[in-house]
Amino acid sequence: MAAGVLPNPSATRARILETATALFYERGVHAVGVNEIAAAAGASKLSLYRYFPSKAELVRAMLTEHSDRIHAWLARRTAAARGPERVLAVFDVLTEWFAQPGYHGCAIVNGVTDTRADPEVAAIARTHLHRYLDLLEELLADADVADPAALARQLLVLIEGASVVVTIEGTIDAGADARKAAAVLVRLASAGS
Amino acid sequence: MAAGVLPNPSATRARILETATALFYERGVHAVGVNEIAAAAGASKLSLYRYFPSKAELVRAMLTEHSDRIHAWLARRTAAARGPERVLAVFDVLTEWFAQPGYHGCAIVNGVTDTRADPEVAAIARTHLHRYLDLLEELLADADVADPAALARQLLVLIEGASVVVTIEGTIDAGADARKAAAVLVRLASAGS
DNA sequence: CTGTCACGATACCGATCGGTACTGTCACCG
DNA sequence: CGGTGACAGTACCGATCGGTATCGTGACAG
Repeated sequence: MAAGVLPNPSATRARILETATALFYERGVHAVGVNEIAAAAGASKLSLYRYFPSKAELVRAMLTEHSDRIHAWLARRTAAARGPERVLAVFDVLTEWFAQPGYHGCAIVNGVTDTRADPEVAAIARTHLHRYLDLLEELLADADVADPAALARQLLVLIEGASVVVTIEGTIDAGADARKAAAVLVRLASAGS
Repeated sequence: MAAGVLPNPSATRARILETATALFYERGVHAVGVNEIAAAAGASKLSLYRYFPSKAELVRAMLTEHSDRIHAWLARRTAAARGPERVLAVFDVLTEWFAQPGYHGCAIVNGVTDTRADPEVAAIARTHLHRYLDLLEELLADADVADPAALARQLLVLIEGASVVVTIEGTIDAGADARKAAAVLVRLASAGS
């Protein structure tokens, strides 16, 4: 990126990105203008357009960085447990995430809905889901289930569904529901092998 | 396309609503203006604002009518089967829905994301999910499972999750994954009673 | 024929959008 | 010291937004 040629990486870029992440998530990509982002970040529009060629590129950078952060956090939080409990730890961490104040859906999924026409955003989201599958497959293989890939896909559906239902219902009940369903599916797959 | 069309009071409103439904779903609430809706519906802005006090009210009317249509369709399509197969018929119908060209997520869920700040839209979406739960509970009670309400909530998570994963992946695989998971959960709940 | 009514078309309003240009002011570095 | 570059602030651009007002027309009632 352009900051690479500079002797000192700028904190301004990070500040703009952080502010944009918060505002876009809170109100949506179309409902937040670049003027507001720059003002809230304590930056000028000139600085914003120095680091991001356009609003669309800012959105893409935001989603990419956010996906990285989520999966790093998820991998770290599930590293402790072992065996079948390790898979269910994913759902525990997710439910904890859903309970955070101001949670209203996965920022990546919301971003796809906000920018329906952007194929690059769609690709970022596909990669995001694929990372979920990679983690789940690894944890399921560790739990010695029969078909890790197939079960991982079912658990992914539970994860994304829980996020949506939690957001619409306004409670975290769906997180517990998804965990219960996952526990049944994992236990059955373990016993079958 | 104005040639020879007879003015019909209720038909104009329905035409605007239908056009708005298609455009909002395709590109998002914020990306479609009232000018475009009126033009595409072959109506004037005056007519649009005669039947809908504001764009926000148009969105709410669109989502309400759409939710009604989805659940009427779902109830009709699942009326044929009996027993446990009747529950799985919901997932068959849903997968069929996901396979429709141009499908990119549930319009209700997308509408909530588009209009994060509108509590009335949020209420419409909650009612929408509640109708899913009512249908699932009825079908599960018909299948004599132990705890229809609890299992219905898990299947709801699968339904919403499948919709999201199908949309992001661009394939209908997640529909089949959700059906498989649902089959396991229902079979286990039936055997347990 | 004449009034009424729903309608499409058009022009318009203030506000805001994404994006650009310009100015002044710091900090750092020779 | 003067020079350089990143920066905030601000004015500005054309376009488009949601929403309102005006006008002309065709269908129908009396």
